[in-house]
Amino acid sequence: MLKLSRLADYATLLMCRMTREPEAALSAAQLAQALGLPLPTVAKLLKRLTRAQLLSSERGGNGGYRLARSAASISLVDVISAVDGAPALTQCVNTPGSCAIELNCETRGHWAAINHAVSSVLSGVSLAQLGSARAIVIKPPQRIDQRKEGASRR
Amino acid sequence: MLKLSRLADYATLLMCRMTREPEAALSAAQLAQALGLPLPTVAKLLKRLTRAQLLSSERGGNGGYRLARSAASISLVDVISAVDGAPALTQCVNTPGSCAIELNCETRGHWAAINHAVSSVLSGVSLAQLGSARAIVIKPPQRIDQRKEGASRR
DNA sequence: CTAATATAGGACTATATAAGTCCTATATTG
DNA sequence: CAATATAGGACTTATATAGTCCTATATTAG
Repeated sequence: MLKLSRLADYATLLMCRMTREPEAALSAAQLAQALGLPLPTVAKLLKRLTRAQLLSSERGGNGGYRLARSAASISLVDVISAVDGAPALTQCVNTPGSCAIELNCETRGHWAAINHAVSSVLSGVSLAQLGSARAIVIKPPQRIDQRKEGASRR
Repeated sequence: MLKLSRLADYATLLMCRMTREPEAALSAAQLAQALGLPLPTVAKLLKRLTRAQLLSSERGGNGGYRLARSAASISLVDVISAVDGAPALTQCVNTPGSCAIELNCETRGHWAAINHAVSSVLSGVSLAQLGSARAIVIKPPQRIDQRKEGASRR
């Protein structure tokens, strides 16, 4: 169905929430409370996001997490990758050798391009946009063209 | 990780293989054999693809499956949707009411646009392209822009 | 210096979803 | 009418994901 993992989904909510208070050090408990999500899960996500350097953390009393850089410079693909690893529509994109028919697969070469196009869409959306009330508008024909053989449908 | 389901992956291989003999009625057994995939799984996929009207089928001796229309007019999103349902990065895109915080979620309105952009990429790739040796070229900046027009959500 | 608080990292368990298999019914061909 | 092939759905199994918990470490306040 091509969906985000639940954790990745939560992570975007978490990051969006933090975008609203970029200066404050928010604890895992505060965030779990604010979003109505289970604390252990939120804590796990915050650790992964910190590890990926999207958040910075401080220990001890008054400690917590905050955005490591501006919300405009953090994209959806950053968040998703931090939580679940980089998008890979097919195994062969990031893990060569994982498919039995890889060697004589006609389609293999194309998947890298397709995967890249999908990632591009997600890297084009920043936390700042996601948290804004303004509509995100897709630059129209979001096309993948085949050289030479025009035959693009539509 | 944002990956295709294994079945969707198999389905693209299956469809690609059929693209090479669009006229022939290929049986489930023949296709399973040709691709080195388990027969029951291939049979299941063929049934779903037929149900979605991407393939036409004939029963009885000399029966089998063939593309219901030209390979150029069948896109990846068609195949994926037939097997797994339409792409829905977040639950709320296709199944409103499934998220507890839906009502006051800031990001909800944006996901429909993002989902649409991703789907567009996949609908821009046809079976004909996927089976061709020619490179699929992504039209460069695959961007999502923020425009100042009124918030469409809410 | 000690107690309290908070994150870091990883191991472990449970669960939901996907994948795979199988059974029965129906249609077509020779 | 026998053989072959798809149609549909129920069922089982496997796997990946999600969730939980434990121990270690760092920081702050008193």
